[in-house]
Amino acid sequence: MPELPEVEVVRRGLVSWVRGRTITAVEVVDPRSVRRHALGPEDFAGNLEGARVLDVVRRGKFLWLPLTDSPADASAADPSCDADATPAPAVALMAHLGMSGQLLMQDSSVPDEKHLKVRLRLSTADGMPAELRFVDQRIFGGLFLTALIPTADGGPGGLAETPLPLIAEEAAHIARDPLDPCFSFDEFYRRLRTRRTGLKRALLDQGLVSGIGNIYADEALWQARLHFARPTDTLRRAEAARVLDAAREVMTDALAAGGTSFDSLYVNVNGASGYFDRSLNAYGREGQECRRCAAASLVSLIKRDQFMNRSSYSCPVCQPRPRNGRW
DNA sequence: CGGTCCACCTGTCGGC
DNA sequence: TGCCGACAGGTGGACC
Repeated sequence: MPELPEVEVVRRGLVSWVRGRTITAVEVVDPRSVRRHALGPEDFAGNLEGARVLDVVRRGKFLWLPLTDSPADASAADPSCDADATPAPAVALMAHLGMSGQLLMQDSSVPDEKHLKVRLRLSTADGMPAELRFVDQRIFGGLFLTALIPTADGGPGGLAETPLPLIAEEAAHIARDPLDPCFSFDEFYRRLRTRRTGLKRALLDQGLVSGIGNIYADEALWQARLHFARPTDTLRRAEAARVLDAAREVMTDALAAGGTSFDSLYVNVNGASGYFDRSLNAYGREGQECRRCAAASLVSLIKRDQFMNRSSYSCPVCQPRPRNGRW
């Protein structure tokens, strides 16, 4: 379910349950979910046991838990965007949810989920569930240990409560997301103009701007009235700002909607609830009336195209692809 | 080097 | 009923 808002909902939910607790036992139920840990499941488990969780940090759709011995203890870290810190090496438990991953806080008495892949037992804490479970149907996501390294752009940001001057090695290539206070539109636009590709492809490129997936890309394009195949090197500054603002708006709304489902014991990553069904204007609406055109007394139906081997939804009237090749 | 394609997985749904 | 293909919110590495 996870694009930026869903991952951020998970991060926010997780932090109050796991920060400061120690991982006492690790059970890798399906080794495929830790395949990105090159040294194998035993090494993964052995190195986690006894580690204390210091925080939950996000960059784009990547989520990680800095562990004991990380200089992250300096929680009064300056949230500046400058990179001038020289922190010591440290490790983190990295999580990516892929297409279907969930991180759930559960009591030990709760029966194993059908697709339970990894179980982390945590030190006892008053009123808190004993287990952090990684559940994943399609196994595109996973857990692994990674080094925390100094970063060129001032740390994870991404709405983390304590931005660290370190970033997980495996997320170092990920750009900041549009909701990140340190996100630079100027840099985004400069890099966008040098690309020779289609706009949606660029929006989905996590190295250019992070957090946007197939749903929010289509929604942002619809709201900005731009076509998914629009060549990036023809985009005017105002158009780029429009689509970025749209992405920011739709993801902010989704975040607000998702936050309410997260006040219980578990991280409910059921992104299909509430928001999506009601608020989407393009994604998944093939054959239905474009709401904007309908409001203008026009009739047009949302169409679906194959783009990048996945579906793209758009309105042929208000997001036109010009025939003469001029944008 | 940047852009594009495809493998990686399980499950569900609609058509025949 | 069952088989089969299409499709599903992502990513990295192989390939040009």
